[in-house]
Amino acid sequence: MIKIILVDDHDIVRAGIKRLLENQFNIDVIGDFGKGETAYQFIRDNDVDLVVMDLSMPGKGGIESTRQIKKQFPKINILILSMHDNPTMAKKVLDAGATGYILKNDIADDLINAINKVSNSEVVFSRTIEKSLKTISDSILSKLNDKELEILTSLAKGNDLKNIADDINISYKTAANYQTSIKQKLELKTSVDLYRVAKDNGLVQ
Amino acid sequence: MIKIILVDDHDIVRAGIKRLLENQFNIDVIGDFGKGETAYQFIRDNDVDLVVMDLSMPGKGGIESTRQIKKQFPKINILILSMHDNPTMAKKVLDAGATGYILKNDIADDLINAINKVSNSEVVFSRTIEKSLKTISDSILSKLNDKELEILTSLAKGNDLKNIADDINISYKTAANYQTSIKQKLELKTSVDLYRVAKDNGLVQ
DNA sequence: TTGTTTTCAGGAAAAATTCCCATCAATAAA
DNA sequence: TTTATTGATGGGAATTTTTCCTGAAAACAA
Repeated sequence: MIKIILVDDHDIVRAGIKRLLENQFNIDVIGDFGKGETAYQFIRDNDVDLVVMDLSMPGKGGIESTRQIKKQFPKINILILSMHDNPTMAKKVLDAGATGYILKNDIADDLINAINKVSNSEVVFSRTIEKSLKTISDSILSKLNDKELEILTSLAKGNDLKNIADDINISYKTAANYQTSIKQKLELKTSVDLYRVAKDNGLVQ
Repeated sequence: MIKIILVDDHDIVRAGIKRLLENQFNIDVIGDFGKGETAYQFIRDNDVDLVVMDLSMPGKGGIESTRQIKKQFPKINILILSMHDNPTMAKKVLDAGATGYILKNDIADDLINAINKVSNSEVVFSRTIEKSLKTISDSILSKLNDKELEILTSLAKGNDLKNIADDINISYKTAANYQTSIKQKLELKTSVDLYRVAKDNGLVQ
């Protein structure tokens, strides 16, 4: 019997997961919580095999909670349920110690399947995530050289190419060329994508 | 007896709502669907009192679906369930014809309460939304018209002008002109600034 | 030394953006 | 009803930005 707790700030989602799992003979949902902190307290006092956790929660989010739980209770496996198909997040989640990452719009069977696998410490990802994870490999930023990294950071801060070129003493043309090569190396299209990558990889904010 | 259908692309959420409603004697969930189009077909062929609909769905989103349903079946009341506490969206939802807008992390009682009220055509909002709706009038975004708001949101999501223009059926030139006017009205320069503003005002994430 | 890689930048073409203006439709005012 | 007025749309043309290609100079390695 896999003893599970649910951590998700949405009542509806918790109720939904419970319903989906209620006729699984080998799964027992022994608790559900609206935030990481209360879940953590429960874990300290009870025997829990697996935590199904939402990624984005108010207060301490899913990643931070995962890190905390794994640090104190390495044997507990954690399955992250996310709204969004975000490979960068998936990577962070893995680094924080989660064993699986699936999407809320994966169907019920996938959830049950994921729970069974994760409870055996098998790594599980949504198919869509798995696909995009390949392109992310390590930190994608390792593809960039120092100048490119510097320019990406500055762009993400909202500076425009002219000022950046002045700041680091290269010509505008060179700066523009670097911007192009950043986009190419990272396979990005828009400036917003640049910002997202910079943010997801901790270059800004 | 209130005959309800659910429209939400997440299996888990639909299951959750069903569970929360299953012991309400006056509520009957007579169908649930993953997207607006199939829900619409069901509505045409069946007697439906109330639609509980997710705001963000792939394909035709909650707003467009709301507009369509209200146009053909004005008597059906629509309750929007949203992930995010976004007053701008709430406003658009009302304009599209929805009668209520509550958040997925509102507790079960609120959902049931909202369903009962909305089925009597009473307008219902989450308390948090209601609060922020007051402040929206002086949000800088009020300087933008609907199209501009739509385009800003889409830009901030990383879409490029060509796709946006296609999506909302205007020419590329018009979309570009809107982008320019957004920047002017909001006194912004770079795309990153656009993203920042969109994010700060709850249009994305 | 000689070849190779890296950094920087210009030219030219392509694409995106801006600014200005025209059209059409809806609306308000006379 | 007729006439302004306003708002949404998108084209034209100039400008700016971006891309792609190329080459020079510097740094580095063999």
